[in-house]
Amino acid sequence: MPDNPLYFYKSIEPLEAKQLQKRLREKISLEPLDKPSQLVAGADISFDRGSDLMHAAIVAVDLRDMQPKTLSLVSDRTSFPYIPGLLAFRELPVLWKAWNQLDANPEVLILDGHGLAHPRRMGIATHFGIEIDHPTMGVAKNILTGSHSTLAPEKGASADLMDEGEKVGIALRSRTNVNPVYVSPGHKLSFGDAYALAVRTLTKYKLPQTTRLAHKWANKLRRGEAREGVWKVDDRQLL
DNA sequence: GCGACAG
DNA sequence: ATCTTGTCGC
Repeated sequence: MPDNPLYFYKSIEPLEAKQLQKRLREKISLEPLDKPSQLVAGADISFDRGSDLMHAAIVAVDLRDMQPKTLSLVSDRTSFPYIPGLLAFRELPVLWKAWNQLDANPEVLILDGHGLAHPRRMGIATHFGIEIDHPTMGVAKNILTGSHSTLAPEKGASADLMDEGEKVGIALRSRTNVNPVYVSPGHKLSFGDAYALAVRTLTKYKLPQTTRLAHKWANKLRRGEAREGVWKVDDRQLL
């Protein structure tokens, strides 16, 4: 796919990648969302163990009923290794394809990983948001950088995730007695927007509905139980 | 120098 | 991320 503007990420060197992050950092916007969201999308990627094949899924969910409406599935190869802090260079090319073929316009895209909660404030959610010039946020299962105070064990408990004296995200107990998730703004939305959307997309599980469904479809694609392409969904059977 | 380190 | 079944605990 030579028309993919992010294709060069696959062959960039780690040192240049780091410098690009420092330059892109200037473009970050934390302006609050202007339109209240109704349609929100979740993105996730599944990998084949011993290969460079990855499978991406972006699922648009209607906040009114929390049900999936449409999804985009794409498989592609990567040649950039996983390096903490440089995750975007490995996953953005395939995500770009999936995003551009999605036949819906979700107000916000929630990515699996960090946004601002990154050593250079350029986690995959922020990076992708700048590339597509669209509101994004990150929800990660583990901390990459920073720390926070102890959280109460009940669902809803939260604390600021701090790094070098600045707030970079929010640790959120998304379910009682379960390790927290880490929420951070990606681009074009505020900390408040990110937090509110993370809470709104929670159901009875640890991860937001958007992320759960994207994860499920990315795995189906990898196992050959679903095909690449864009699909209208009506799948309350896989909730 | 040593350990930490999204997916 | 992925390899993998049952099992302990709220």
